[in-house]
Amino acid sequence: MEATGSMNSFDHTAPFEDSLLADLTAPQREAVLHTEGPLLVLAAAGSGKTRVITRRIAHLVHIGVPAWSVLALTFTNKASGEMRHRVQSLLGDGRQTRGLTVSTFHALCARLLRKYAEVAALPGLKPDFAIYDTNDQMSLLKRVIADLSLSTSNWPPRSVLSAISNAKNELLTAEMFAARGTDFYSRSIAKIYTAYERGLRTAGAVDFDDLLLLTATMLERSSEVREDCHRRWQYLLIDEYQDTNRAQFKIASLLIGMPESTPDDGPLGGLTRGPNVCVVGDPDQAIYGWRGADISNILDFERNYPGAHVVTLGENFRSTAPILGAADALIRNNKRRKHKDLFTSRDGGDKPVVVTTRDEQHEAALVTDLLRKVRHEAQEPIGWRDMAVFYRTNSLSRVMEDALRTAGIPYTIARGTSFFEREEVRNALSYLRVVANAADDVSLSRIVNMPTRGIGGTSIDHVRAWTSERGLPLLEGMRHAGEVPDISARARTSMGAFIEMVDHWTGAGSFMGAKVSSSLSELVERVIRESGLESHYLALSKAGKSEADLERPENLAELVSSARQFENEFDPDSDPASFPGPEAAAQGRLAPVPPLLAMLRAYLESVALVADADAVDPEQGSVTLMTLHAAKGLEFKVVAVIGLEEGLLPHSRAQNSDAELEEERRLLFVGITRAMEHLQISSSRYRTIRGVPERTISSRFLEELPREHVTFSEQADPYRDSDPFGDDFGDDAAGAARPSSDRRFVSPTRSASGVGNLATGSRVRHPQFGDGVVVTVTGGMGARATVKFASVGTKTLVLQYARLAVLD
DNA sequence: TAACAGGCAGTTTTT
DNA sequence: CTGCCTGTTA
Repeated sequence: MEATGSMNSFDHTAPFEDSLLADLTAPQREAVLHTEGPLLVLAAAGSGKTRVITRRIAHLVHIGVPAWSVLALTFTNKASGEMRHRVQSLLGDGRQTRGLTVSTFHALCARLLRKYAEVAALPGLKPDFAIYDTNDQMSLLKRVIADLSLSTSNWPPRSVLSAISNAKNELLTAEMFAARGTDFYSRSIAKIYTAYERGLRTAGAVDFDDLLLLTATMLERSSEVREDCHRRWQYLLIDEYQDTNRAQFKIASLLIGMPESTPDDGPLGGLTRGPNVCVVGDPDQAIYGWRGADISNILDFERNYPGAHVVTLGENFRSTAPILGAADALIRNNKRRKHKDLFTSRDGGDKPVVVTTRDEQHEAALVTDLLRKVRHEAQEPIGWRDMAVFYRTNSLSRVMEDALRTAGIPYTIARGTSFFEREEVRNALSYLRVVANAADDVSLSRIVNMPTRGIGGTSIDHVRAWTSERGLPLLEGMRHAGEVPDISARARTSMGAFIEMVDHWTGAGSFMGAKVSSSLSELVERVIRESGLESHYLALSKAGKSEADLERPENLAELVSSARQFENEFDPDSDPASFPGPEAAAQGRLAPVPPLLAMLRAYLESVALVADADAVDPEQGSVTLMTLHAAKGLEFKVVAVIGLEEGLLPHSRAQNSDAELEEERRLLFVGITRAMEHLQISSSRYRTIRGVPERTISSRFLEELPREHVTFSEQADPYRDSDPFGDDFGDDAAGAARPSSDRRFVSPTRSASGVGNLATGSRVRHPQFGDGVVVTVTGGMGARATVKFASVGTKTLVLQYARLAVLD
């Protein structure tokens, strides 16, 4: 109503426009109507963000902006799917949305790279690259580390991978990384990084991070590509901007035509108004810093885009006042943020409750009590589907599951093992990847002896030695098994049979001829059957050892039908590589590809870029259990957050810096703001961690919740609370950054070798490592301590064996 | 080559 | 208490 002031830049008052704006608040409207120049929308939790974004796109199209010149980027397929869907339903499914690009960052990058790889001449990158996921990355990395004769215990693939990933997110190529590191550690990482890159390229593959890094590089180097993109996209919109990393920032800058800029240059050149870039996000919900997301991108938006308009959406349409009050009070403890006044018109409502329980069983019981109570007592009955339990780590789900099961409450766990991650599905896909790309050594290694066919590790090692000398793919080596030395006759025969099988599928690489499958689904089916996977998993499921085994044959069948579905919906015209825009450069430069192979590649790409097939939507009547990370973007009438203890939330691995600590706080903030009506937060006095019951310290975040909005309830037995018997409970789960007044001691009866009073913060001396400070202690049998030594860094020691002397 | 036992480490995970 | 990796044995 009052928003007319900001509406005067144009004078559309058609009925359609009215309906686009009618039910919006003034700030929401402002965000929708600000179309030209940079715009930052700070969208608080539950403030109607998606609505604003979709209306804004619809509005752009309505005032005459061609849909094909609008590019909307999201992080998840779910978000892009929803956005596309909602825009379409606003505009009708007609021509209006033709060419509108709504995509994830990664999918966009994949399409740009495929289209322009040859134009931009990126070294070693072929347009038909495969996309490696974390699993593939790990396999490759292990190989690389072994090839460099480094040990995987000194160089754990997981941490090396995260170092490489961080580097890529920061736009550091292997060469740059090598150039800047001088110490032993980073020089070694650089070596591994370089070899890893070489491995990827020779396998004709890129990893997820490469999609971003290579796209940024390509856009930077090739003015041709850049200009193509500029001609195509005039309006850029980025969702969840607080989660962008440096590479994504760079890509956005280059796409939108910030002249020759890098993030460091700050202000852009002589543009009068600045680019039409709209970013939407909430710094208070930035929870992916550990994955390279850089909260500075959103905090510094106004500095990077001078003249940016800022709209704050602070009104919350989700939660009751006390819940919002608790969330607000908590998040105010963060320093690095942009404050937003959070408010709601939903007055009244129950206060959130903070309970302290005896142990995790007790905690779980109180959660089930809450769920049952709320279900029956509410004036409007609340269904199980409107309830959720959140926790910091997946390991906390187990006790909760037990309690729900015994209470007879239906639940579903939203967890990572999605369809395409299952072992049997991954194996089938690896076969298909070998079919699509004979150079894919990682996929080949995975399945060459799966099911076992007498081609063991040593034989493969011999072939690998032979091929790496000649720069050939592994599969080529197997083809020439006769020339490879030291291979047993049996293995040689098996390899011959394997090659014959693959050639059968690919028509010896031609993908044509009578013996080749006529359709994708037929190919998938054949591969599963003829590879022996089908009978292998059938036998396994007959044996009926585990629950998972029973499902595997079904999952393989499911894969076939997913291929069939893809095939039916596949529309070559909407192929990512074709632009409906006004340009046609670079089109038709690629060599013609057999249709089946093209289809297979498109299918494999879609599979690689779609992580969770079983999306996290609250299903038919069951309570949802999930991590706090997974909860982002969802809402439930009833929410319980469990495990509010030092070491758990904030997590013990996230207490090294204020930045990490603030992210932990945001995690709780996200959890709280999911709740619409009822919220219970709990901590437990004792918790069994890895089989050892441990005394806990309640989370510092609980003290930050305001008494006026929150009810505190002590449910732990008072007499057990004081723990006068010196029961054999070990030390706390946490400790690290806790003030020294909160030190907890390992009980003397449990500690070995005379380190009875070892506490976090103690200074100790080790016969070999010298002096150090105790960072964490775990009690019980085989008690361990993490000690930070001045000379050799942090080590975890088993107290029984490490002859530690306490210094003070 | 393949099955098995023992040792060791152990957040979160949009693509 | 788990799951994963390594090294051993049949």
